[in-house]
Amino acid sequence: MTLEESIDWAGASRALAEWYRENGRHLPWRLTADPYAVWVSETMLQQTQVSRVVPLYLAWLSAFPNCRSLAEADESAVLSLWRGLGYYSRARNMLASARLIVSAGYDGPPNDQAFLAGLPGFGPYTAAAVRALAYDEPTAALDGNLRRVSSRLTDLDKDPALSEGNKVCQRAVESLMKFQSPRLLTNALMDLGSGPCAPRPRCLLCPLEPYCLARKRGTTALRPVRRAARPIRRRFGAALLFSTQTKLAVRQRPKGGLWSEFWEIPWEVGSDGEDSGVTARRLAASLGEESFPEPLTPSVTMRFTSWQVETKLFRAASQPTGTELLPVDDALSLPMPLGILRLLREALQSGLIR
DNA sequence: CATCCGTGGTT
DNA sequence: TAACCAAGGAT
Repeated sequence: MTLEESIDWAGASRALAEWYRENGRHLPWRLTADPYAVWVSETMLQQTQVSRVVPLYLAWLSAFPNCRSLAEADESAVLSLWRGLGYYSRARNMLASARLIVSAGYDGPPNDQAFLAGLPGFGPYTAAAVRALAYDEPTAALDGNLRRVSSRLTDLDKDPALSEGNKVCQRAVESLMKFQSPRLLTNALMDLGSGPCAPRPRCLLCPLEPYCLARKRGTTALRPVRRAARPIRRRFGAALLFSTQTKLAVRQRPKGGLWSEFWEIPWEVGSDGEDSGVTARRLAASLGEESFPEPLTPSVTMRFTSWQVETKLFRAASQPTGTELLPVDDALSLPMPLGILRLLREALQSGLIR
């Protein structure tokens, strides 16, 4: 029996639509089908939780209400509105794509798969999400939620992120879309994936429970299949504080890599197992310091996807090579890694600056 | 295909 | 609390 025959897609689709009308979340980006607003929300939501996006989405739409206003913005203004969301290339790509969209004579991302696929920041997911949510096209926007829901619904025994499993998920969602609005179903599947079909499932609340093959076979906990996570690497790091009465020594990070072209106080991650004091001394020496940096109290843990760094703050006796002195307030308003910013705020509160 | 790219919430 | 999770994209 093929996948298409093994599930009552019409029934499942109807149950999902009815459930969504009663239980769907009321989110600000669902008040409009404006392709630009859909694009903004979908980009912000990449690997980022809804609760974190809501206020920043509203602030962004207020500052850049349409594609043209974004296209005319400065990168610094864009990055400032992105502060706290991480993955800053998303913001830079949005600015670049807005300019391409306006140059092509559109006032927002068009319903044109080939054009969208050529825009920076538009991968398979975002392009499909704009088409399904803004234009109601029967296109499967496969994110983590839809992959998880599809994996369980079809009892998929392969990783849904890899090519073969991805195709099965795509067919499942397209099967549902034969019977209900793609826009409604996409939103409904998202809400299912963050509620009843969250990583820890609550099948008794799920409208697809009567249709779910994993539920039928008792394999829900095994779905979706995923490969083992890599261990988290742990390191120590050191940051150098040098300040005068009202100014702070900062430098700009190189282009490319982590926090491309962001500003920081001199900061370095130690090698495996290295104490932060050793790192601080090496960093200071490499920047022309003759005396040992003085250890201070503030420290932060910066966590990334597959590694984390506990960074401690040290005071340098003279201005490190390669830094410039900026008024403290100006320095703190530059695009800066949030971990460094937290370190500096702690230093301000403890009176270490000024 | 694996890895990098941020940050904070949840369990 | 350490591990995992969250509406991915670029390389």
